[in-house]
Amino acid sequence: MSERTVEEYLESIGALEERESPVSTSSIAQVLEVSPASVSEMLRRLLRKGLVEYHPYGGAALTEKGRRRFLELTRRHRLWEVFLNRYLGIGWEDVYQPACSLEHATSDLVAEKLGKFLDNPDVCPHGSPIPKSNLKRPKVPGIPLADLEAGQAGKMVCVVSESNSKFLRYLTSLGLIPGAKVKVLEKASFDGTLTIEVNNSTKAIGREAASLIMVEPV
Amino acid sequence: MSERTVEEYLESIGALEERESPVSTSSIAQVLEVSPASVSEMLRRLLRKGLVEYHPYGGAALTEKGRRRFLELTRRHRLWEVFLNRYLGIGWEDVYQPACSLEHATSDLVAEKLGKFLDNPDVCPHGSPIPKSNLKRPKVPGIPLADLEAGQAGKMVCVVSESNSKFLRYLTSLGLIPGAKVKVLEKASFDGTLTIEVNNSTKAIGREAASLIMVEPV
DNA sequence: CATAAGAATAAGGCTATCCTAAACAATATA
DNA sequence: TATATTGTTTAGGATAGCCTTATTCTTATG
Repeated sequence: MSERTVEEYLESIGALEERESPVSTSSIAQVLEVSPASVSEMLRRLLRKGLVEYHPYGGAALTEKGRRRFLELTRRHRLWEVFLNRYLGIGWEDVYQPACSLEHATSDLVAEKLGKFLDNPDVCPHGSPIPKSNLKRPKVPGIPLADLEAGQAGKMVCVVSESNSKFLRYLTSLGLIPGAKVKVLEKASFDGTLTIEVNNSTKAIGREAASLIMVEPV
Repeated sequence: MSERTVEEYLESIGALEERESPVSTSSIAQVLEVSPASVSEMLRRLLRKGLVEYHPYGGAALTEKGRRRFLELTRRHRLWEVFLNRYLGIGWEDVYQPACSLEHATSDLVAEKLGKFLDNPDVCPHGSPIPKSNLKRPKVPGIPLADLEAGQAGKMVCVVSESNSKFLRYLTSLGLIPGAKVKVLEKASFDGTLTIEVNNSTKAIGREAASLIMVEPV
């Protein structure tokens, strides 16, 4: 069983657990772009390896062992994102894919040294928390921008769709990057589209997009 | 066909071509630690892909296309070695393996930015030349230490067995690192064992080992 | 030049991962 | 509650890459 493949399954499951628990076969299939049948098969393998709990028709959940692997992978992924962004000058829109490849090629030693070199940062360029070597799942801070009411303001913390570089480029064009101050001027009653103020200019952003942006209310 | 596997074959063939041309099935099998039969099979696949020339029973040689891929991989490998050594503080004995993994996970963009970040170095921590983006195979400079005569001195340029960390540790203990000045005091007529002077102290080194160390005669 | 030794390939098999199509389970609806 | 819809698993099959064993080719030697 290729280590790489296993890791990709663990990552999907771990990420999906934030929203759905246990995680359904079809969600995993969609994220990994494989057939549901392949996922069923793989879940049985991961079960045998003690990485997930799994009951046919009952979805999957990471075991302690699986979760540990997942967090370590997330840590490596985000450390590489920091490196790519901070030292190689690659934009936050484009660091996800390369980090995805690099994380699977990172030994314990390199992960540790890389962490030290970067001064063990707390967040990746998208603002998402970087798990510590101590294995606790960090919680995604803040609430969705879409949940602010008209008149409320907040500070952007992170974005939770870091793999979508088109989306990130769009956010950049709006000035919506981690740390940015944003105020909701209006919410459309029809579909929730937001009128916001960023950098002293007024912009519009759809409900869908706004629900992927986490802010700290001010 | 996994990209990774293809790349590993190309690398073995490219490296072996320095000493043997065309490259025999069994040499590749030995380097990759797979059976000769598997190599035969793979060579047919690489042939179809236009990456090697290959005639059954006649060995293999990289095509222009194959050579380009090989040089690019070598470049990435050695750039990562420089990074691991210079920025993460990993010793030259230990940079080979991690670089081996990372090189296959490196996109064109990352390779280019990494090169710039490192200031496009000319050599890796083992002293081996780093191919330029312009695709010419760099010549390994110098001659084997084992070829110096008694009384001759030289400056160490590089080592050509960079994957053997035990060997590298041994060289470190002798003070034999790239740039070191070394003088041959005596060569045993029996088996060529050398008595050398490095850093004002006298050491012994076997013929085999000494043939892997390249020096520039002074 | 015949043959033995060594190298390479062919034949046949194994496993991991994926697929499609068909069967089956769970859920929502009438 | 019966049934339609949706989601999941099973069955059967493909391919990549590896293996072992048996055969074939090349080459070196008597």
